[in-house]
Amino acid sequence: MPEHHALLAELNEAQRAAVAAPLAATLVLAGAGSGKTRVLTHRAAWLITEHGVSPQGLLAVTFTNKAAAEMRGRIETLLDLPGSSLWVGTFHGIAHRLLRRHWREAALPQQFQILDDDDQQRLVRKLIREQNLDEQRWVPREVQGFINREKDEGRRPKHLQDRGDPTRRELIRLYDLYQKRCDVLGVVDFAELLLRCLEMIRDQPPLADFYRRRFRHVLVDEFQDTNGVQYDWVRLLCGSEGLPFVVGDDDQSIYRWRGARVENMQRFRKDFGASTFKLEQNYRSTSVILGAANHVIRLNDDRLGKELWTAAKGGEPIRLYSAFNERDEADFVLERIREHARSGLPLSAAAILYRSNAQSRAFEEALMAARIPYRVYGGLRFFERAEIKDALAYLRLCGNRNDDVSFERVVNLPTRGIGQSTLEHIRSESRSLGLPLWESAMRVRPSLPARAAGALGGFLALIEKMAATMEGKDLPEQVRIGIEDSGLREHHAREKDSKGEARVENLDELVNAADGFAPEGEEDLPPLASFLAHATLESGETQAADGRDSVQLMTLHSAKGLEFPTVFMVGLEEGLFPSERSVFDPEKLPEERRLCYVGITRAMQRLYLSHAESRRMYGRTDYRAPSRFVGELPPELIEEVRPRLSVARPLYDPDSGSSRRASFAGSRPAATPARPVVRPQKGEDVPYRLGARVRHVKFGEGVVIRYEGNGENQQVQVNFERGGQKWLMCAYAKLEAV
DNA sequence: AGGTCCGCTATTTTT
DNA sequence: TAGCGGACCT
Repeated sequence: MPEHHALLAELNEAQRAAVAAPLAATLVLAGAGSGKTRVLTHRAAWLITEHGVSPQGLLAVTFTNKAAAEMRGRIETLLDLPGSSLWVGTFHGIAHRLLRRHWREAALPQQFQILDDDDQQRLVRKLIREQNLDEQRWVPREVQGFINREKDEGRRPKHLQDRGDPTRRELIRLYDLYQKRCDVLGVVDFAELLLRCLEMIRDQPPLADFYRRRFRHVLVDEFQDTNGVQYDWVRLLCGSEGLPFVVGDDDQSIYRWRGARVENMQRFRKDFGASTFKLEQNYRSTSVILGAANHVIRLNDDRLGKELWTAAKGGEPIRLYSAFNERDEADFVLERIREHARSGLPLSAAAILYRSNAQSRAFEEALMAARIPYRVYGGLRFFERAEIKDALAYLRLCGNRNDDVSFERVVNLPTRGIGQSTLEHIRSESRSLGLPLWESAMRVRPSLPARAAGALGGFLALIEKMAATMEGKDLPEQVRIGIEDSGLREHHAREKDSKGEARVENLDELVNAADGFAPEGEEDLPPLASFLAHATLESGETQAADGRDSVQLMTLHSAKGLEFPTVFMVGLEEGLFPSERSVFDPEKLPEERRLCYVGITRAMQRLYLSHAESRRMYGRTDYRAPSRFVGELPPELIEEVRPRLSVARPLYDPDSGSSRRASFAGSRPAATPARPVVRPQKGEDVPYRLGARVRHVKFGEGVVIRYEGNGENQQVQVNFERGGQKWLMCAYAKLEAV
């Protein structure tokens, strides 16, 4: 009993109710900063201590490796069970583990390997080319998207109908070809891990029976992010006896575009007759920040309904800065960061959050110039770097000669005289006989011109020899062999530019990574195969933390789940955030708003918002109106920060047709969705103000909503009453002010 | 085989 | 603006 008291004692009432909920399907609606991980981990501990559930009877699933590691650590601490054999992992990690364990039942080769996003795209592209399809029409990325979307919803080609649509018919055919090819090659993509695992268990009652009996308690984090297959997988594992406990927040659903289905929360309630608990007390932010967050998110319909509150009162107002351009915006942020540093806060207490990665640049430049350390999240991760993937391709080929993706990747890297025509021979052989490239290469080699035959033979022999040399060696040594004997290391060492140096360092780092790698899981997989799977499934950090205290830069998406004492939400402009592609789509806009909610709720003490009136991006200057989200905030919580010197600046005044002097003071009421005033820079002329009514000879009357560029290239976008939105060249379209 | 030039494109991202 | 892929040249 004392354990229970201890477990429940540190919780608030709502948390306690959820943790100690009866043994039945349970949904916890957990607001941002309300202690959801805490509830999940305590529930796990509660089940074990109070209900005598064996740690092996528990399955805890998350989306990211980081979340999984954290959850495992916290459960182990609660139970004082370090290094326990708890099944805590990501959906993909657990599916992978099950497939390794039951590779025969899954009809996979024992040495099956995992394709990451990039590998998958290459394979799709290869297939499209083989089919002599036009890559402009059949964009590999889009075909890949189609395949993954269908897989994410559990659909195989045989389930799909073309409905008389020839495009769709072709996509279905490509999906079919793609999957057959994967099966021949013994490779599995991310979506396949999940779907294959689902089908395996579903179609083999003894397996389903076994795992249902074993995992009576399935705990799922971030349930709003589950896709169709993940939902079905949870349902399958639970059967009618299982007791799922899932936690999520519909207001933080920001991944619909990649297959997440918020509806799964509702569905879960219905399918399982789950009881619902709400966690609404927030321990993170000031009441000012929560007030703003609540106010914004209330504008969305179809919420499950939840309102955050905090015991803390007051807080600093939210500060809004209207920047002149993106550099001014960066300077503003920089100054605030300096202030905070001066007041003794660590740099890592501040985060700059933006909608799209391209926005990081201005901040990086400003921080760099000011010599303030910063860290940018996102971008290529360690195991995704080209040189690392090349090295891994050699290693994969040593383990599985059928891996065509790897074969193509390194067959002529470093260059060894295997040209396009040789490769075409191999490919056409492979195509006509349906064989992997490796085997096709062996078959066509004798019929090739002597030189090509020699080069190809050299490659085939190299791989065989590398594989033989690796035999019996330990993992780091095997990796070292892969890097050295392949010639990759030397290849990069000989590169002229400094990039080669960095690549060599990365390759050496790969050996270190192998050295520090501890294979987990009881599956008797060779360490190399295990390492390769690890590399794909857990592709590592974007940037190794260099230990310096630094400002954090990341997208709003990657900030989910994190918190910072000071948050800068920047680039709050229509067309940027909400993004252009969402603005006119009533389906997408609520998700942008949720993203805004996620951003606001990252802030603990201070929240700064900013927008720029002109922004250079993609080599052009855009003038955008302040984001509607700014206008959706409660005005009384906002304090407008004026430019440092509220020096008079020329303001464009369309009525007088010339510039006049005006001060910022009082020029704009706080938090009005902003009738933007655009101030022309030197050498720019702005013919129509945003929001101005104009008439066009052909399209009639409309409103100027945006413009781009300047000089002769200047264009305006006008929303016409009849005819919708049009981009017009200012120089030609004779627009008349109304 | 390696370099160079041209044209295209450009949210959000984990596994 | 920048990064990529493809075509073309040496």
